[in-house]
Amino acid sequence: MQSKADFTAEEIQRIQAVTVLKNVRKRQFLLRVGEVWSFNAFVTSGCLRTYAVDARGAEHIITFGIENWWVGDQESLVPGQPARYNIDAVEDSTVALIKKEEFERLRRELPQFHEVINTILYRSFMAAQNRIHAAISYSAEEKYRDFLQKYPGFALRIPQHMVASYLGMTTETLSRIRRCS
Amino acid sequence: MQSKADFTAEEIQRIQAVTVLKNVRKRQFLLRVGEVWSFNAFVTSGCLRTYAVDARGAEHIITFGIENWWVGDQESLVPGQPARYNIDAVEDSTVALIKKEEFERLRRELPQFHEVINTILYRSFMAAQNRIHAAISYSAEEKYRDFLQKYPGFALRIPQHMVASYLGMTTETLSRIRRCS
DNA sequence: CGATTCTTTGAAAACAGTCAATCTGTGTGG
DNA sequence: CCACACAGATTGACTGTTTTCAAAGAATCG
Repeated sequence: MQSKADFTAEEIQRIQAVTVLKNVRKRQFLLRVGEVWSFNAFVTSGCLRTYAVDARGAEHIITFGIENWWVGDQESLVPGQPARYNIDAVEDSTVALIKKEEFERLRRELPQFHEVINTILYRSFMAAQNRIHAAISYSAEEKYRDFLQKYPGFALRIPQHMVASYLGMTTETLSRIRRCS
Repeated sequence: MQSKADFTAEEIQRIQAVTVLKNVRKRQFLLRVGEVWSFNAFVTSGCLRTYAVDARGAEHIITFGIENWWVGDQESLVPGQPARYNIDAVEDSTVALIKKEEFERLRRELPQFHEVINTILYRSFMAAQNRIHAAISYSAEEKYRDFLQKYPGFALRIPQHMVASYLGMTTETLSRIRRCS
């Protein structure tokens, strides 16, 4: 965060005071469907995924969260609302947790903090919009190429079946696409 | 906007001072691919669509903007960046335009305004995330049912081929889905 | 090593897209 | 007021893509 805006030492102090660092091991859950959750979570290292499991057991990855992005089912931050997605770690990871109320207070009282959050939200929205474009416009092969090009190197970091699940196709289809290229 | 937060008469005055209302007739463009654009646009009545046209001429609708939502290719607000999407009116519409610089100033100087904008951005992001979920998880038929259920009545308001284009399928496929139900 | 987890492959079936034709309703201009 | 053009919706036959199911091969980890 410090790279995004220059906070005073005092401000950093305040932010750190309400932040809890949590290690999440590969395959460990941060949040499960149905649980109630009241934290904002920022990934400081590693990679997590937010995903839904459908009636037939297939996983659908809504987002990956890597360093300097947040993760979380925002809708579950509505008080008392149960989570609609699972979140677990793709790699051993560390997340910074800030309780919803503390987070709101920081947002109100530190304009810089508000700005940084806004920027992240804005970036997230644009990324989501790009992804929608790809999802409704491209064939499986085009989606994969687009993914490689948009996030170079990331495909090497995660298992292939997660790429498939993120792109909305089966592992088998992705495997066949890769063969012919 | 007045319904979202109580502005003072003076604040409303300030907002109105920098707002230009523009009527856009059905099928008329607000923005074309490649143009440079520097406004934030809020729909006050009617309905607009933001869409891409692919190499083969097919349209892909990224978003609809109806009353009280904004429209626009946010990425084109980066200074000098040409728009990647077209925006035109689905019905005769009215949009409220605020120049990017004025908009930023309002955001800085009127906390209430900042809040309202944030809420809209937040809602937009969640809507985008829901749509991603549907796009990567559902079959064509499930997508259509989900759409009907999420936006009841909206399908009656716009031509069917636009629903198809929004959901990422062909008109013919949507037509066949509707027949069997 | 043995046990997972992950990837690849093949053949059949389901699904969605393409192309071309027809049908419908709407609005416009002669 | 009719005729016509036009945008939109539907249908059928066909093609192509993607999924499904089942099995076998790699790779990774304790």
